[in-house]
Amino acid sequence: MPLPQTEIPGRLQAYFSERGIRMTQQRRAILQVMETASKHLDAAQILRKAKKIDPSVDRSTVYRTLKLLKRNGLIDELDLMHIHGEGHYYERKVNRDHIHMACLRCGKIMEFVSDIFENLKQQVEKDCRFKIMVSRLEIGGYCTACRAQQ
Amino acid sequence: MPLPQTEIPGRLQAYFSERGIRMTQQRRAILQVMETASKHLDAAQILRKAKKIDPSVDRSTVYRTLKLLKRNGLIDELDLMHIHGEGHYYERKVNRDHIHMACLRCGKIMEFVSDIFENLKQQVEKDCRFKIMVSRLEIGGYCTACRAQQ
DNA sequence: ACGCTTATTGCAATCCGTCGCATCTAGCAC
DNA sequence: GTGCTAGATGCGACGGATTGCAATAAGCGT
Repeated sequence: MPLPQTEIPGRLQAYFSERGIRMTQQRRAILQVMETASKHLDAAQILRKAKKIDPSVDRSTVYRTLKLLKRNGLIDELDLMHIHGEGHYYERKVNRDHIHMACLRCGKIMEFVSDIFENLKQQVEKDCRFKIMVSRLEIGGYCTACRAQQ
Repeated sequence: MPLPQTEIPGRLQAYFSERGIRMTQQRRAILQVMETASKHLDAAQILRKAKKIDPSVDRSTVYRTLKLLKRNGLIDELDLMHIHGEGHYYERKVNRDHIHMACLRCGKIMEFVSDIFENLKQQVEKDCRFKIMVSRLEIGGYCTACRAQQ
């Protein structure tokens, strides 16, 4: 029983079919959630939102799809230093890697883009002769507001 | 029923008693495991090794102790880019932060220390006015040997 | 449009990590 | 050494994430 086909960017369709990955209704629903998410969803939130689009989506399909997307570099997985428990968070991969900073006191998440980070990765690739596919820098500490109140 | 008291470094004894953290038999067993581990144990391995020293050690005590040690900056928690599944790994904290690189093909874990990493952290502290307490840079990619064989 | 093949799914069982609570014990005072 | 008390433990129960397997459906050839 076909559901209304939700709009998925052509680049993803192409990426999938090139390597024989099937575009199922469930994946389409999950992808739509990831594409339209403002930020940092955890698996439970993704499941809930995906079920609204296609109620048949199962928990295990969400986890399997997230793993697939992660393996293919289409999303990033974060744990935000486990400030809010052990869960993991997911966000669409953007062109430039960014650093995540989590305030250990107020829980706020900040992002930061840095040329030095790019330099560091280049150094690793060169000095270790290591081809970087994915990288993640997460920092825990205290934000400006919380430092003042300590 | 007292077990043979295993040797725990004085610095840890001092650190604990200063802040009213009790040195129990179970913690002593777990600490001994961490101190003598060559590297990167996961929770199940720590439990198994600790049980050999003190069979009464329970799973939840291991998790609680790891959390305690992490909170106090005595160990680092890694996920090594989830190459071997979702589990977490633990290692004794050493003075200088190091980068972990995980080969996505052979699974080998490499470490790297870099001044640029230190510079990057300084930049974050300055530009974001953020006090860093803990940081973790993990990289997934392909090591020299595996690059050659692709 | 129809069938075929195999990737993908849903379900149930399982595993891993956490939590509440009653019990125990480390560390201190005497 | 003995007793006291709060911190720590073990146990059982729970929720989140994973996995094996039979059933389903995507995508291709015709």
